[in-house]
Amino acid sequence: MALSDRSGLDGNGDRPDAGDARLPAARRPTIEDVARTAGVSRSTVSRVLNGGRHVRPEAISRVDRAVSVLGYSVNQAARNLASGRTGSVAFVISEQSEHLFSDPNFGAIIRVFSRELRQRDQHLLVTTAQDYGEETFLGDYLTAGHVDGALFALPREGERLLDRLARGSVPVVVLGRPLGYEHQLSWVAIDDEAAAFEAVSLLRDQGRSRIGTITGPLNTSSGRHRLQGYRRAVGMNQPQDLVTEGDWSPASGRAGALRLLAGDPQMDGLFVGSDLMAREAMAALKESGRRIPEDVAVVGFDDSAAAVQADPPLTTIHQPFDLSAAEAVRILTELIAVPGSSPQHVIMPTRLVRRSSA
Amino acid sequence: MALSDRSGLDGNGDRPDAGDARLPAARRPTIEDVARTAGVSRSTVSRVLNGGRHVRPEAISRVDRAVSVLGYSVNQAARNLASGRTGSVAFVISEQSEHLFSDPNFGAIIRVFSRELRQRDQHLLVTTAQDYGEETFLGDYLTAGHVDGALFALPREGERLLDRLARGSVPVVVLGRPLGYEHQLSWVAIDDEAAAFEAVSLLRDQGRSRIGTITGPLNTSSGRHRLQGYRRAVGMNQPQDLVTEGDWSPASGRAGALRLLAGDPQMDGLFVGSDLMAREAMAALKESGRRIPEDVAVVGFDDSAAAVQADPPLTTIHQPFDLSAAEAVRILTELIAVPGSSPQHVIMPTRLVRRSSA
DNA sequence: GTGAAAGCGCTAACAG
DNA sequence: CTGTTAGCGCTTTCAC
Repeated sequence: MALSDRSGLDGNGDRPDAGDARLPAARRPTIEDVARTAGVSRSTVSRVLNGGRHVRPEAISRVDRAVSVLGYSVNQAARNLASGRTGSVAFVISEQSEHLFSDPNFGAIIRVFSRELRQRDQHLLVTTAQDYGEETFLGDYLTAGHVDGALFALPREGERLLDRLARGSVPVVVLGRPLGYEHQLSWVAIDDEAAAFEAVSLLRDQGRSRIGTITGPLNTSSGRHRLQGYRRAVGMNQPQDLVTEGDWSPASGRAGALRLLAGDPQMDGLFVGSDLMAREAMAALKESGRRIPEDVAVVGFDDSAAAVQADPPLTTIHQPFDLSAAEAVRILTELIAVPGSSPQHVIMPTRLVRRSSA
Repeated sequence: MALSDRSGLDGNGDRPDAGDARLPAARRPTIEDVARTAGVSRSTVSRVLNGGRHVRPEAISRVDRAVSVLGYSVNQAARNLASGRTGSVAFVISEQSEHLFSDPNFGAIIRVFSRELRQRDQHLLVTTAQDYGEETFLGDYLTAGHVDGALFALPREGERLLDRLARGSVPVVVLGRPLGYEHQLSWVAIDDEAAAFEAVSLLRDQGRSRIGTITGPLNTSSGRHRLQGYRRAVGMNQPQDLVTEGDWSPASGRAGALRLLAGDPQMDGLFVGSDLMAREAMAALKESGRRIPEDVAVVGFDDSAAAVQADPPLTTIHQPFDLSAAEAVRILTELIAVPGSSPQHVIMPTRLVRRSSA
């Protein structure tokens, strides 16, 4: 129904050509209208609309003028139909990546995706699957040619949809390292292992000798690789194993700190897999009578807003989520443009940000 | 790689039908293919695809079979072009509503929008505007017929985009009360004033006589109306004004509590505009030596995850964000279907959830 | 109930 | 550099 009532009043919607005096009331101008008022052909208008290559400057400006006079705006559907592209990219949120909704970085990611895509005249379609059935449906949808490509963020191991996409034919770029699909898919990530190593080394350099860690979920590359970096940095000479797994949630940070403290009351250093967990871990530490950084020095990860607000302000690893997201879009655009291209992998730089907690 | 290599190896992926020997390699099956293999006309297939009205049952099943055999899936662009609808709805995030990205309810909202829309065969297009220029651009975009309708969440007063949409012709539904546009736009909200009244009444009924409040931003309807409910409940006989404005952020909850305490060390009750602020406010209260609820009873708002995790667990007002979002989509669908329809306003129910903080 | 036919508005060869 | 000419795949009258 929507647009159909345009032709309601005077019984007409289209009036193919010129000559005609009174034009139908409210009809969205078409490329034809622009062509007519600019005095050129449809093709020329189309060329201008698509970059203006191979068009005389004067023609370009005439078209531009006509466009603004008429308030013309391209009809996506028509363009898509004719060009064979859909003009949109899916942001895939699978059943298993539902945790994204509570991830503090989600906002930043979606914001950057949206912005970058618009600059390339692409739309961001958010697709969610809330159970297995929907996930199958979503898989069909994505591979059925409804979108030009897909963006996947912060996957966990064994992501079913990823498996499907890896085999499929839709260009996909993953933000974060897709465990198990590193070779088949494109991704942009950071060197978690090295960053964690740097963080823990700071603690060691300060003379801390009983350094614990609260990891992220070990079914994510971030969780796993940061733990590896920690292990490499503490080496073999720790009195005991001071590792406990968290799930990114603040609550798990608190619980983890308590567990670690119970295991070794002498713990004097702590590396936490995310700022959010670190903040609660610090709260637990303080409640247990530890001064920070005097008794226990703490380093977080992400350099999120929580790091600055924390008490004391948190020393952490800065991670360029916005740049990474932009890079992911850049790669996806390339994959879409050049069908044959092979997967691209990009490692973004991180850096240690010193504040007062260590 | 993408779509092109389907024709790579043996040159085929789908095999539209019998009869014809070698068909063009990899081509998405069209409605025409379905018609041929089902032995009916395109029109009939189209009818089946769109609900199957006025089609003989047998024809329906033949078409269905052909569809699944061929793995047919409708080409949105073609459908949109022919039908005049776009098949997508925008989730508008204006420059001024960027706060959404850090709103803990954002995830829930987007998730429900996406799910409900899909059930109606509509897509969720996320549109963001990060500065004034982009906002103008977005306004043009939305009113240019690129989407069938728009969803707006948790607006603040003076939202420029809302102003534009209110005048425009695109169906719009707002989640939350759009201050200043209550009459022109459709919205679904809760009765903030009544809910706040109920919360504060609980405090009064417990004998608290010096009840303070940390409000949400007063340029939002939630902030403002909850304050009104608070005022009505405390009445005229409070010793002094115990009101301070927060901005939904945890930090502002802490700061607010401290300000209130400084103004009246005897404060024995506190109503906070959101759970997140309430949690930090409680932390500040405890650090200032108050026991909760003995010395100060606290009530929050939202019934978010933070309420349960808080220490002590927070008594709060439950707000059905998911149902509201679903309702918003329902209304939007209606507005899209019936162009002329006038704005709809829905108030969703809330309820007080008692835990230990009051 | 069903088919034929006419577009929807645009892009993309292909001539010139 | 520019115009002509075919469609892209689907919905939708309009007859039958």
